[in-house]
Amino acid sequence: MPSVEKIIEDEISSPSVFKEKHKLYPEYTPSSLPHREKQLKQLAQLFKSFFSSPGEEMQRVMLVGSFGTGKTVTSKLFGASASSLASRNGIRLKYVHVNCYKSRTLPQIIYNISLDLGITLPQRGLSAQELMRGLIEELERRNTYAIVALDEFDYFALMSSGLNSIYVLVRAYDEYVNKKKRLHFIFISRSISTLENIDPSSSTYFLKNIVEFSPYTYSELYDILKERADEALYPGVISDDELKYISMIEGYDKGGSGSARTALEILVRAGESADSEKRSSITLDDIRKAHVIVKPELAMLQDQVSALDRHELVLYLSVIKALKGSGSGFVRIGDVEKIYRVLCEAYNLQPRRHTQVYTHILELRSMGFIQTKSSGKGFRGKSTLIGISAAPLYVLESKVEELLKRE
DNA sequence: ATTACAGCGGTAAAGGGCGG
DNA sequence: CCGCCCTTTACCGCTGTAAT
Repeated sequence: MPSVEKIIEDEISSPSVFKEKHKLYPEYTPSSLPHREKQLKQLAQLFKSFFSSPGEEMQRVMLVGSFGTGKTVTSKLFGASASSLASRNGIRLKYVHVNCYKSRTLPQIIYNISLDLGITLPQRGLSAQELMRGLIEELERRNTYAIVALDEFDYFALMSSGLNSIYVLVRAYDEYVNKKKRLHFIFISRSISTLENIDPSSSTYFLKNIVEFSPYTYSELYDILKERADEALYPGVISDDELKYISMIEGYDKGGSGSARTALEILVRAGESADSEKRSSITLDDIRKAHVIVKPELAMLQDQVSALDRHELVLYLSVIKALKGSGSGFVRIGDVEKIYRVLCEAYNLQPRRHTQVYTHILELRSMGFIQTKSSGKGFRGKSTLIGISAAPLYVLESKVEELLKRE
């Protein structure tokens, strides 16, 4: 029986197929972006007037495309290049990326923008308009411009008062008519239809400058995977045929989701599978195994789940457990709350009371984690029934528990 | 110090729909 | 049609910050 230390040591020092694993993670921003030249060009064109006459007008651009089509990464890369280009021209331009899942209210968003810009605004006590005024004046004082990307924008727009709030952002300069327009916006959204549904009249306001991101095809995915695999894996770990196989699985023209995110995750899991069996290369079986685990819907949830705080995670876990226990497709909100109380104890949390539980449930719903419907016959009184359609419960459960353990 | 005001979370009353 | 029971919401108190 080897010592614990020995076991851990062996595991850590065992060889890996990964040279730089992090380069396969969704949050990694690669230096080049295959098959997104058109979108970058469009973005550049829309911001052209900024470079010729900064501050003259406020730019508003909307990036639209389904999950894993490179919206976020394109935006970040554009922002980075734009600001370095600007600084070469003697303009101070900063790029700020805000995730609307994490910053759910307007004041939070403004606060986070200013935080990223190195501006300290109070978190409390000030209204959104006042925060906005503070931000604008500070930009003015520093002679700085900013491109603000609002990621997962459809979620923000869906929230009650979301659309009204947007005007606070976008019309902020109405009261500074002769000041330079220092704030510019990139809205990132999964689809335009959600925005159109909310408020058709004001949607035209956002839908003027649209850059579309189409799902990746088989050959496009191959190019992306090839490039990333070269950076992240040791040479010879994976063959072209195997990369093509993954591309085939996910390629939009081959009936896949067209998501680079999912394709990359399959690559990561396949690599992990090879590692765990101490093989120095990835086999087709590794990929098949990985494919079973990595479902597009799950990969989509992955980054959203990480935006949840502990209480929301525990509550989500409660929903999962309640559903597992009931065996039926739906459970009542009250049952979920009971389980939530128990789970809080297990995770050493002071349980939130009913109001908070309720609002968190609403939030989980608007983020798409759960679905709700009103109870019909067979229930006494009115009750909200909660269901999860995203993925198999046991997979979700292990994923959420893993996240909770990470503290 | 005092006022004013926003977020957060809780309490309790109001609302809503079905069984009896 | 009543009463029940869970959901939903109105409102309150507490805390933290800026302006006065």
